Amino acid sequence: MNIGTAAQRSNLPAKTIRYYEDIGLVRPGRASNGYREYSDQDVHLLSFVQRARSLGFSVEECRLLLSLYEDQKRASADVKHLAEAKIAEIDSKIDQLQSLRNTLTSLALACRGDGHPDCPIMDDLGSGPAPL
Amino acid sequence: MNIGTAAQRSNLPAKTIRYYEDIGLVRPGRASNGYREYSDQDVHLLSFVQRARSLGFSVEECRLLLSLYEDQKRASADVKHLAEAKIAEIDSKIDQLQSLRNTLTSLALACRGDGHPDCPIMDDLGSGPAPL
DNA sequence: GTTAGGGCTTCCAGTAACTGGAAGGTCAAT
DNA sequence: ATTGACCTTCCAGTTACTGGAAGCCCTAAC
Repeated sequence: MNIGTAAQRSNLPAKTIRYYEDIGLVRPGRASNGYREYSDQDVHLLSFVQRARSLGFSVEECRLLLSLYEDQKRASADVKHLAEAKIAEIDSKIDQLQSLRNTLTSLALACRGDGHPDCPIMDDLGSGPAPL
Repeated sequence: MNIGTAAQRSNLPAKTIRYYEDIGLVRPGRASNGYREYSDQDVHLLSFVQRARSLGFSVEECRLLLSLYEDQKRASADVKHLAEAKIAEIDSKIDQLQSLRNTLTSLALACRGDGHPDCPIMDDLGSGPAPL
């Protein structure tokens, strides 16, 4: 498929997809007319990157995550360690998101715009779980 | 406290904290010698931004989130809508993280480095929940 | 068959959010 | 008084896009 379709399916702008090719993250084939040709597999990879990027993983971390799939010949111990390290990071992020969610929920419920200057929620703001 | 202490407590580099002042995100006071002076409240705000940024919220989104605290005189409906919209985004991010976690867990368990070219986990890669 | 439209290409410049380094002032301790 | 760690500003560089120009490709309508 062409880049436009891949963009729709992966929920990434075409510009970004071209950029990912430039930096060697997801490399499509080329049709005879010079157009980029994306396979379903490529779209899977792009969607995966889209998700990981929107969750705060850097492009280099995405490259690492993709390597788990693309370099399947690695020793399984390596793969396992990489995956487990990333899972731990993800768990931490989930914790942080839940803490952030609680903060916002309390705010929505407790601070009803009465202009009270010492909103008690402020006290919890910085006390989330240990950062990454 | 000075910027170094604020940096340690908020888990942000001093450089980044200065940058946040430049763009008017968190504005410290100044001591007579010209040093920035951070209050506990400032550190709360910085920690909050650190968390939100590491979870994929943009600086402008952080500015919006901070405004929920700093502009307490807003109509409560506004605050509520903003907070609820952000909570929905957070829920979506949590779903995506859990999906990512499942993918990685399956990978660690199922793909033991046997070099099999059609790892079935690939099929699930792009099928996460609807993105933001 | 040619012309209008949208989609594709490359390239170059700009933005967002930092990040590093130079040049120099401040402060607490030796 | 001087060493060293901290702070200041300023300017340049990096990451990860993002917008726009100039031009090729392809389908579909006239």
